[in-house]
Amino acid sequence: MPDDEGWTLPEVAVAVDLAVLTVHDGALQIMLVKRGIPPYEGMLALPGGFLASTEEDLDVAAARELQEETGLHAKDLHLEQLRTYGTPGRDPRRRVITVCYLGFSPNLPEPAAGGDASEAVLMPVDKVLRPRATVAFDHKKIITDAVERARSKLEYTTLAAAFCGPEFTVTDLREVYEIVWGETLDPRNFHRKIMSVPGFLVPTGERVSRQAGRPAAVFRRGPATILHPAMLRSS
Amino acid sequence: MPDDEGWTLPEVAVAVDLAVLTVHDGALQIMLVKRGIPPYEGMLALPGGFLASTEEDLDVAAARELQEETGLHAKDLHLEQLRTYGTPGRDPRRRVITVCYLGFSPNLPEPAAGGDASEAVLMPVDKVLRPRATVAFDHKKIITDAVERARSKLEYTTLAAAFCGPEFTVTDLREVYEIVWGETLDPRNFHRKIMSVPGFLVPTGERVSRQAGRPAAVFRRGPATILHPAMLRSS
DNA sequence: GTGCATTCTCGTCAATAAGACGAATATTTT
DNA sequence: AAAATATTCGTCTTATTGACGAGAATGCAC
Repeated sequence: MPDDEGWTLPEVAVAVDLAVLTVHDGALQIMLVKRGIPPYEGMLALPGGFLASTEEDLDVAAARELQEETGLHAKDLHLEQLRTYGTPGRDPRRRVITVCYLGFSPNLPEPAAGGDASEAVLMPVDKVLRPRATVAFDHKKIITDAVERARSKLEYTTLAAAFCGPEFTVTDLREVYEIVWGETLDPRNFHRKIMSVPGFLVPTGERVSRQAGRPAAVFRRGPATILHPAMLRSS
Repeated sequence: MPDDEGWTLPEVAVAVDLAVLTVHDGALQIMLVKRGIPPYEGMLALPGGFLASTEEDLDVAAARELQEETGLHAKDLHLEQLRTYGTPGRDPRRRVITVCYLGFSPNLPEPAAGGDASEAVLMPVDKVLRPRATVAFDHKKIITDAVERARSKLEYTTLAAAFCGPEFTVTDLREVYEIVWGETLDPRNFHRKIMSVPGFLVPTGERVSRQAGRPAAVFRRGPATILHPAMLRSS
């Protein structure tokens, strides 16, 4: 009854947080920042913060916090809303609801830190999600949700390519799937499946040989966004 | 930089809205309420409202608003978070961000209105989403998202059963799919697919004959929540 | 009742997609 | 030059879907 007499707007702080995932060193990693102030001072947390003003859009706030805390630019990665977390007590200072964003970043834009973001680190999600590990607030739950969303999105969209640089090989893409899903895929069947999706990969005509073996064809992302039929995990 | 000197918490109002869908009269319908106060007075809008207090959880607020504005009880339907809408200017009074919930309701709990909810109506989504139709705020966009999410959820979950009563036939379930997706499905292939998912349907042992024709077996929802492999739309 | 339309259910066959894996190709490494 | 490695193409088998025939079990018209 927001318009009753005697009712006043509850003071709720609105924040945005970012769960930015990337594939690095053969592992799915997440961008975290070391908190410089209480609460949870010194602990690792998702980058994020409160809206800067009454007029700031949520997407803009997310992009701004990303830039401020990690040095990454929103235009260099895929960002989408994950979900909103608002359980009372999740921040000991006051009631906070946080609109959380999920980011897929290619490995390329350098290892994150540097620039403003002196305290940004990349950490394997396996490590962060271990039972003994701790992160600030309810961010462990958020990271769990983010990882599950990412795994699921690879099944029915072409977003795996968002983990790769602008040019990549079929093997690069397969490694993304293998690392994010934590299972190995048959290179031959994967190749066939990916190449059969119209508009997923656009050949550049070039080839690279990364180590030994036959050089791989180089591709760019095509216009396709969904995988139909989906590529399902075995589990 | 929420902890800088001279920075004050932006005053943002937090609301919850509900997009409750149901299958009724052979159409996918959504629960709307007629607004009794400005802005958009007299127009149709999603049920919802501001948090009642600083301590109210989002899920609780959603359940409360649902009850207050439509008479429905949260325990009688499936509710999940849809997404959060917060574009500045979406409410002319002040900055509002609204955490939106998606609901799947069986037809049974009576045709909605009655009780407190004198102004609750059920309306076909086709009608609401027509180009000429108008609803309050950005609710048309929210309804579009809700319908798309619902259509998509039927593909890879067993949530279609949430549109049915506690007991239903395979045909009841098929009609839910047909109405939500807006396409006809082969009864024989649908029957085979549904029955091949372990734990989707649990037979009650009973049979009903709704009109003419062979009586259909009656089922209850089983423990399964996901469809694997998924049942994909043709589009 | 008897015949007929109706609808649920089971079954068949072909088309499509996925899993398993052989093998040719084109490199780097030794 | 030979061996090792990785990419790509192709084959065979198996699982799943799409199209549809047909029997089973009912209500309804007469």
